[in-house]
Amino acid sequence: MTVKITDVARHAGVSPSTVSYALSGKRPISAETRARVAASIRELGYRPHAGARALASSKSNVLAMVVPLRAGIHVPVVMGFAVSVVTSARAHDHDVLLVTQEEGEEGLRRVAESALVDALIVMDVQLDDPRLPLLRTLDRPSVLIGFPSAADGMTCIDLDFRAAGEVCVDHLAGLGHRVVGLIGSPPEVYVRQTSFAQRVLQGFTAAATRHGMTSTVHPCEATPAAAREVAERLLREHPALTGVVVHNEAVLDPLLDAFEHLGLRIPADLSITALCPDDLATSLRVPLTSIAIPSAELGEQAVNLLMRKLDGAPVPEATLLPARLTPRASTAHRLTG
Amino acid sequence: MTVKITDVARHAGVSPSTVSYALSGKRPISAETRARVAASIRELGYRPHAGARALASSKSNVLAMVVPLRAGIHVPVVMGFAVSVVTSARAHDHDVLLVTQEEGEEGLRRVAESALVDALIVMDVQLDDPRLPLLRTLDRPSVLIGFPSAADGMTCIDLDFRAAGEVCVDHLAGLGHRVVGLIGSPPEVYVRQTSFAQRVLQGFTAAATRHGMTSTVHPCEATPAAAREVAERLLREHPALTGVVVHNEAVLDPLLDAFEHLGLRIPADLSITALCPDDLATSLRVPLTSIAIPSAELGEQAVNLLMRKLDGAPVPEATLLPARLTPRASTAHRLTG
DNA sequence: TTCCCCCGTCGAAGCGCTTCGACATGGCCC
DNA sequence: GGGCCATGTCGAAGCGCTTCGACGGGGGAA
Repeated sequence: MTVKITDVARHAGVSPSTVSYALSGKRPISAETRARVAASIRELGYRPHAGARALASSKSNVLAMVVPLRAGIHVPVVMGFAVSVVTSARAHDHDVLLVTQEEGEEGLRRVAESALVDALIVMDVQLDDPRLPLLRTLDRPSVLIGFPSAADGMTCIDLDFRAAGEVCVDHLAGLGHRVVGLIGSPPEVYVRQTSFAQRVLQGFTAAATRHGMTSTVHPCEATPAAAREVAERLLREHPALTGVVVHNEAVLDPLLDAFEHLGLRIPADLSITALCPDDLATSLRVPLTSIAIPSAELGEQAVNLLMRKLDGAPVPEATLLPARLTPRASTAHRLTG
Repeated sequence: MTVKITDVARHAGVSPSTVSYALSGKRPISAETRARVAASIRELGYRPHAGARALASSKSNVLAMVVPLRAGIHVPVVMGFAVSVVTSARAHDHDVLLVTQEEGEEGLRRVAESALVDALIVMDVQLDDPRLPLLRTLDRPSVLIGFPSAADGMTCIDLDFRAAGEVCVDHLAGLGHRVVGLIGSPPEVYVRQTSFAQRVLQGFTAAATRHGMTSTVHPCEATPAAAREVAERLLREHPALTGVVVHNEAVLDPLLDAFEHLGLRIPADLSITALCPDDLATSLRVPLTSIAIPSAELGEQAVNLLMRKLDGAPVPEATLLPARLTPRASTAHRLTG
């Protein structure tokens, strides 16, 4: 059959425990022995049996990642995050098990209690998420992507969406704009109380109020048709509008299109800032001033937090990645007069 | 600590092996005993330890799924497929481990040889895929999404992309069109020899030849700018063009936009058929005549094939899902004269 | 009635690894 | 020079489950 640790031990002329220690480094092993063991491993093509390891050590070296598949979330962002989680986990010698949101709390319970995974990463957290109480009772560490309303005792990380909303408005205010609109996520995202959407909204509104600006908010379905409609309505209802913040990756191009059709030049007549991945912002007809959604960094940091928790180290309860605005060609000073 | 099988056995007044058999059904257990065991399990909240199970049975009940993260693949399709794989796997009491393409052959070898997974699903297969020889040597079953050039001994499944290309052209031919164009995937996809792109192209060309049509082919980057440029060039170089097949989900809306700008009405002046997910086809300004990319069905069938292989049952080497064209508003008879 | 076989259950032997205590060796300190 | 500690290695005991062989009892066939 396949080669096991006793085969390696025999081949290297040491005991199985020595091989194990040489592999894990949990006890000092002489350089010489270590080299001999390494050679035997290579020669025999030895690969520790994951199940045996998990059983003996009560560590599976597997992380669970719960991915959302619901309406209104931007798929590439999720995918980017997922890939970054897997890559980071691998850097820590861990693998990643994919769990769908659909499986709900039972899915989390299953993979955690069967010791299939050592820890969990949960995305798309809602303000009042039903999985929270469960996660508290599981004795496995977890990290949430997003902030629920009662996050005490949980470890949460996310882009600082509130700041993102503010920074966009600040930027527009600095350019002299006085009437601004927020084109947001699809309505169901707000209804669901997914926290990131709410927080952008709060930041947007707060900053607009602070600057004494006139502001308006429009959720928008993730279809080109909806985008055109929202653009039209926005301008009809607010003819003085000169600045727009878009928090909806899926409709950026259709929106630019629609504004163009409506006779507006960007940025001459209308300034636009967006919350979206950088590669999207730079691939449109007008390079957009934007705040990047750092899914890669988010995934990496989430994994780092989890590893620290697995090591028993203390971690901050809340981690907010700073909202960094990159000025591009879609924003300009308001034409006065 | 956590409750284990001996606890359940004691509580139910049976031996551990009886509990195991009651759970697995591998030996007959009286209905009465089974009920008693079930009650004890529920009462104690017992959950078998995955590692122990894997060690004892040499089955982990985990599938590996290799997802591509490369340029030119349409992310929502991959995501839909992934979700469907996880869901189907769960229906067969299996979990799914996410492996990135980036890890390459070593990743496959690792999860397979460490017995972390029982079987593998590999997406984005190239014509001459370096992972093939490896997969042949691994003693774990696998299913490929896509067809390599030498697929003997492998189990492959995919949409019948060649037929898809043909069906689109047949449809246009039936409507009287004589000059047709294919707007394809980004150039790197062809360079990489990803098989699906090639096969669409073959089908397209073969059908056009068969119908005696004039045809032209243009790869297209997945950006709105590229879409506009391709649309322009297409019409400039082939003024008589009246039918277009688009195999590039990312640029559908920009293309419609570009054709409109160029003064073409769809379908009056130009008929368009697409290969894309149904929800995309129906959410654009003009509902597109399209061939759906059935990622959900693909995922489900891939898992079914894998399960059959794990059971030692024979499976077909090649499975082609039929290309079904749904006529919508983007195609019409060519205006003659 | 006797033999056999099948049904339902048990006990014990692993699966391949980690980890703990023990032990041998060789400085180093006093 | 004897005691100690640090270093390097070994042996054995599990980790929690599955599975194989065995066994008792009851029913059908002869």
